[in-house]
Amino acid sequence: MGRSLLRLRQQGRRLGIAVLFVVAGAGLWEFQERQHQDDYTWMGVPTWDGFHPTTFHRVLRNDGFLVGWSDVRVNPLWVSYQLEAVDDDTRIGSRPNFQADWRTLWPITTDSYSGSGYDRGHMAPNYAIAAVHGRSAQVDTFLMSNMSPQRPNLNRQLWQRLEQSVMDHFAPRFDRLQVITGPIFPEHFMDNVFNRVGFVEVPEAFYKIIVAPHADAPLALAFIMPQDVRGNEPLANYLVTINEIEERTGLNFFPNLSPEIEAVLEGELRTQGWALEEVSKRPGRFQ
DNA sequence: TTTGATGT
Repeated sequence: MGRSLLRLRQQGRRLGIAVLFVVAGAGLWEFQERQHQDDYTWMGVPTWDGFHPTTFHRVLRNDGFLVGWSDVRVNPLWVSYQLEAVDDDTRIGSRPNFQADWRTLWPITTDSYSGSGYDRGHMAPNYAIAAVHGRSAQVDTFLMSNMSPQRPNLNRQLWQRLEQSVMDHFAPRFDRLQVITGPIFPEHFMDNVFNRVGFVEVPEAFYKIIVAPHADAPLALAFIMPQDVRGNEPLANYLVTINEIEERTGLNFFPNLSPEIEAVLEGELRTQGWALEEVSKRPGRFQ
């Protein structure tokens, strides 16, 4: 009787130590994952308030960028990456092939979009990521988890012009840029729930937030561009505040910002410092 | 087709 009690106590102690290791290990992993994500993203990765199935997501780590993946929308709700001007882009290789991403769990294959009338629209862009972060990062931008259905006129013209302006015009003006971009869906989930390319829900618009992260006086430009565009519109037509994007996505961008700086950066539409007018009407490459 | 993607 006494011996079995002793053995039980020993087993209990071993179990306790094992649990301690698991908890400590999980905590360490969580801490390092957070650390890694924060290293990638100025002022914290996007968060959401409360429990909403449509904003719930998990973070996929790639070379050069992070993806906030939603298994409900079957879309990247956001991608986040940093850019800087580069001297030499001649080392960039040819366009890699699109490839399925098993981490999404959903079977999104490279031909899921075929015949749908929608392009496989990059969220983290091929050119900028390749130029700044190298070949393996470029390959990652062709994962299907980085795609969202875009109308050709948007993807190949208006959106392309915006991405080209980010890399060729905005990046050289600042040391570093933080970019967050992603889709916007109709307000009521059920209205759009069957509007899909394969399993992938079709957005009604896309946003892009570009921040020049100076410590005390960061600058930001933000855009919302709808699917239905001709493609040759001035970029400036689509300027919005970050608050508007937060309202339409349900996400909270840059959660680590102090309330005072956040109020100005996210609530006010300020274009000083970006010289947007120099590129707003610049034609695209592919028209 | 050198910053976009499709379909032949």
